[in-house]
Amino acid sequence: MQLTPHHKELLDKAMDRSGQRSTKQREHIFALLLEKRDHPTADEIYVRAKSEMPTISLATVYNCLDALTESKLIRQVNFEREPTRYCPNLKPHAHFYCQDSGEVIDISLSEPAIDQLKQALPEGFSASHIEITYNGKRSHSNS
Amino acid sequence: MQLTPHHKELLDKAMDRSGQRSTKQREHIFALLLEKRDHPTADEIYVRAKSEMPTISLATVYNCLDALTESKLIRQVNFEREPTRYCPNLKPHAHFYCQDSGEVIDISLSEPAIDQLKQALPEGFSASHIEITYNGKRSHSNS
DNA sequence: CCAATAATTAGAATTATTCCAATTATCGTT
DNA sequence: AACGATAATTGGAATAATTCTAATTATTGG
Repeated sequence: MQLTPHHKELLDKAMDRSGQRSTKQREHIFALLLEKRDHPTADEIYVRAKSEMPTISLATVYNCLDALTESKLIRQVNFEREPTRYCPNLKPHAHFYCQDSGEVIDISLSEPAIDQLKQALPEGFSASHIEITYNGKRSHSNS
Repeated sequence: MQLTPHHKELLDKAMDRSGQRSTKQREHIFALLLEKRDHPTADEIYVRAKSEMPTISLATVYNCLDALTESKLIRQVNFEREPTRYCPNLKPHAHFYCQDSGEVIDISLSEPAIDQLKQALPEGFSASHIEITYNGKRSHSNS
């Protein structure tokens, strides 16, 4: 697994901008997240990372995830009393947590919807980030 | 600290409805949450609870919070990699997390705003609950 | 290539939450 | 009011997620 030149440049620039270094561990973790976008936890990422990079440590996984988060290349996703998950989707979107399957699905959001939420804030509040999570079920309309 | 008759009845009915028992520990925790609505963590609630009920255990605090959550008298509030907080505000609302002070503020939401979010869900998804959290700062316009 | 500094590593430590088994309280029925 | 069934409480141990630490290694700019 390998970052495309485009993503490699994205990473390098983002790291540079946020005063951090681009390392092969960070590249690897970023590539993993882009490859399988299933909102894995740090531990799941650790397991995946080890298959190609057996000496990587869990502390490094956390460090890489923090670095990527800080440089805004990925987002953290939180559900009630569950380990944090990570998401490389940079478009404005919400998350749907399926109570049956446990899967997490990206829900793209329109600008108007986000604007309306921003306007719900009273005077004097300014939000740098809005996190939206749905909890519910999917109706699988299978026969 | 004491539940009003109204809230006592609310608690009893909610416990009954959800097949759980109304105990003095649950009353106490519920009263604490209603009294100081600052979104405390389980541990903070434990500390507060002990001053009036010194023998209460942390496990009971968790159990009470779970019971209250299940009966829909309170809500859990989660922020990135932070302990879960608890909120007795039953009106539809979001939470604003102030990055400077760490305080959590309820933001009331209009029906149209919530409807618009529900409509953002694709076919086949139905949400029982939508969680909205703002991260940002408050501008204190003091002279 | 060197020096400065940041990142990685492995493991220990901490924090939040859950589990467990024994005791106690609650509730519906007498 | 007492009884029995069952749920809740308790304290402590166990687990899970994340953070910290100190030594080693890698990256960057000069």
